[in-house]
Amino acid sequence: MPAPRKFSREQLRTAALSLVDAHGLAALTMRSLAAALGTGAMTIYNYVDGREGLEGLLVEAVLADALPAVTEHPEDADWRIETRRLAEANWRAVRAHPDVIPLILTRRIADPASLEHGEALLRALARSGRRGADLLYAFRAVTGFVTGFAQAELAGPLSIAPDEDVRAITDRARALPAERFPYLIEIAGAAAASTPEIEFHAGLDVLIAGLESRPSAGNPERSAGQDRV
Amino acid sequence: MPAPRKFSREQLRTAALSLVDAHGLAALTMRSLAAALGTGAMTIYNYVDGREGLEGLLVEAVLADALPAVTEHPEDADWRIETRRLAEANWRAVRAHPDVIPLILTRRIADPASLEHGEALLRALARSGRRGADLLYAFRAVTGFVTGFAQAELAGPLSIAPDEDVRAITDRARALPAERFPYLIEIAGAAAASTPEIEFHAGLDVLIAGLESRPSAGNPERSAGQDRV
DNA sequence: GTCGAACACGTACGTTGTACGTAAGTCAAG
DNA sequence: CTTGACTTACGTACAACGTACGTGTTCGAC
Repeated sequence: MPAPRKFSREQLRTAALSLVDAHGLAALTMRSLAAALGTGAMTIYNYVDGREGLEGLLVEAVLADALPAVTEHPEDADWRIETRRLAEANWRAVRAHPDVIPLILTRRIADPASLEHGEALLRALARSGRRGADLLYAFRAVTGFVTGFAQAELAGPLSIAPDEDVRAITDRARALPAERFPYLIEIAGAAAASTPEIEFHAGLDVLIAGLESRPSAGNPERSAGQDRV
Repeated sequence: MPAPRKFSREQLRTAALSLVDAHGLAALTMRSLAAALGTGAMTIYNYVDGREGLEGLLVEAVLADALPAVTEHPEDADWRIETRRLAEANWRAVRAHPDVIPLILTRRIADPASLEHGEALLRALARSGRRGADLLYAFRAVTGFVTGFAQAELAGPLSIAPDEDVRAITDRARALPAERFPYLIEIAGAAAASTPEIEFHAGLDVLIAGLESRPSAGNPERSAGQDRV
């Protein structure tokens, strides 16, 4: 009995995402999205629950790529490798659409893809011998680091705006009083010579080393006992 | 030759902050803030560079409390203790005004208080024997975890809305298909029985353990060699 | 053909940030 | 005390936003 729909939610999603990727988050309005689809503004409301719902759709679209490609037997891999794989896939997916990051950071997320990703991460962490509260702590530490790192790249003290150059980091550092902020200036130099990929990898190294050194606050590690790298 | 100002930036700051704390971020508009101050909307523009500047003022106000109280000789303390002290002070300050967190997460921060906090954290981390790139990685790991944890409490999968109860966590978990998300359900139970303070502390434990186990990727630790707790 | 439900979408309203203009206030100079 | 230059206060007005509401259209079912 229904009239056929002119669009699908998929179409809305991709149209909205490409609009944001091309011209920033501010360029996404009900009217602009409708114009991009060649229709009237109020039509959007037939597919999405207002502006809130539209932004939720965007977040889902970005996070849908957070799960790494399934390999043959991912469950057999070392939990450190699997943890790193999941964390990096999540980070990469978020980073692919920088203009959506503010939404990802502020909106409550409970879409299937994110739940799937969380469960996969927990499966990996559980194989380090953790259960219950210890598993929770490990989960919080890893996910906290991933989102926090993405946030830092977007708006942290050493971040660079989309229209800026890498040189902006050292330029800003040079503007600081050298006698008050010697270390900030030092790591600004290191940041300019580094890349986000290296820093993310190194940060994960620290985190995983911490997880290795305290397998479960009492329970010995049970999985294949390859020692610290 | 100027006319005397009716207000100070401090007054704006506190008025805006109390408005947001009381009625949420959406309640802060140019008109509502002006009404709270007993003046016209356009007067605000004499103190602040538009809406953007007003939000920056809010962020500064919250982050101004991020530096822990100065003790007599904080520089003598163990770097682990000092790192934890700074991370917790930052987290506490952010958590004190939950409605401002979305702004803190999305706005680029470069105010003096934050720089001071960053430099203090770097001073602490440097005493673990790190320099240059390794110091940067450690800095990124700690700050990333702190902001990421704050974000997770605001909008993460296990977070609770301001009007919700602790029971909401387990309620949501119970709504999940138990055979697909066993671990998520498990840590939801642990989260309901835990507190953010405990989880933050435990996460920092993991991170600091990781920092201990890899002092500097080559350089031995130089400070007072109290071993792992 | 007729009916009813789902959809498309134009119109209109309240709210927002803010450009602009004007009036009022203050100090330095005469 | 008067004048002039300049800063501040703030009312008005406008563009842009999200969206409630109403109307017209299009389809499947009978």
